[in-house]
Amino acid sequence: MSDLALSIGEAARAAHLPAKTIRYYEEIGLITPRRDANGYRVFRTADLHRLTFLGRARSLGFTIEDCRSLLTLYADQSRASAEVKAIARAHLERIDAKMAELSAMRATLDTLVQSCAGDDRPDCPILQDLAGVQPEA
Amino acid sequence: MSDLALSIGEAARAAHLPAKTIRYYEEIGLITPRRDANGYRVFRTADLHRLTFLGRARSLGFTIEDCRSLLTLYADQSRASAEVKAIARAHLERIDAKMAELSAMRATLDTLVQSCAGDDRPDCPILQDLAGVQPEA
DNA sequence: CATGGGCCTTCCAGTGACGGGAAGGTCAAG
DNA sequence: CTTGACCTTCCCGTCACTGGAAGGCCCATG
Repeated sequence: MSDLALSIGEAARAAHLPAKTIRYYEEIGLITPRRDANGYRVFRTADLHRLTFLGRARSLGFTIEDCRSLLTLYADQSRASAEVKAIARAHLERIDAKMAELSAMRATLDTLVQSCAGDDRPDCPILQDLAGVQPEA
Repeated sequence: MSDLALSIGEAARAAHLPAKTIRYYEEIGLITPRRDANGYRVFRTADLHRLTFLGRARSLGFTIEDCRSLLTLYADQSRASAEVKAIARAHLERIDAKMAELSAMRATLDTLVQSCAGDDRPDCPILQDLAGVQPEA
């Protein structure tokens, strides 16, 4: 049952997060490390778990508010996995929507790039498209 | 050679952009509509062209700074299409990078969602993964 | 002539998720 | 005693807007 007691710098290295980010997470209430007599933050085992949890969730693209909900569920032994799954599925849908949007942009942009000579002449189908000129049939 | 003279509300409807956005574009120097005697903005044909250009470029995901460069090239009759193409290609690469990132997130997340029962029991592989628990071989 | 409604104006603040940097406190080593 | 590496708080900047407050302009109606 030994418990760690790390400074923010040590916690940052352990959790692979910038110290700035950790302070921010505390500010918005995602973690609440203790304080030492000198005012320094003290991170214990449970804090480290939450930090690595946050790092992983954020790297999967969950929003901070998602993370807040997920951490609550994580700490709640009587949670229903359905709640977690619902958050994850909603996030999956956001990702799919974003990918569809990017995919559409990519297609248009790729066509335009292909059609542009890219030399020192001024004629440019890209600018024409942006300006609203209809490409000739 | 007739020239329009639209109010910001009319310009907004014509360019399919919120009036707020148009004011913002003026603030950051992307457009410079004239002013009427009463201080109201007056949008003429060339302003409308720039606004629709901006709307289209933004919808393709170009940043505001890209748009600034593109507008400059658009107005420069002696531009080289290579410059336009370079901006577009760089943007394409940003899109590809973003899509790759999303794709990786999506794959992980999809696996996790698939593996979660999503019922009223607390066991949840999603939370376990976020917490850093290695899935059993 | 007063009033109401629909425009328009500027200015300020907030968004998400931090990052940069200033000004200053703490602590161990040399 | 000083140096340097930490730590603290605080405030501003990012990006591309969006919302809202407070007030001016103009036309139509009563």
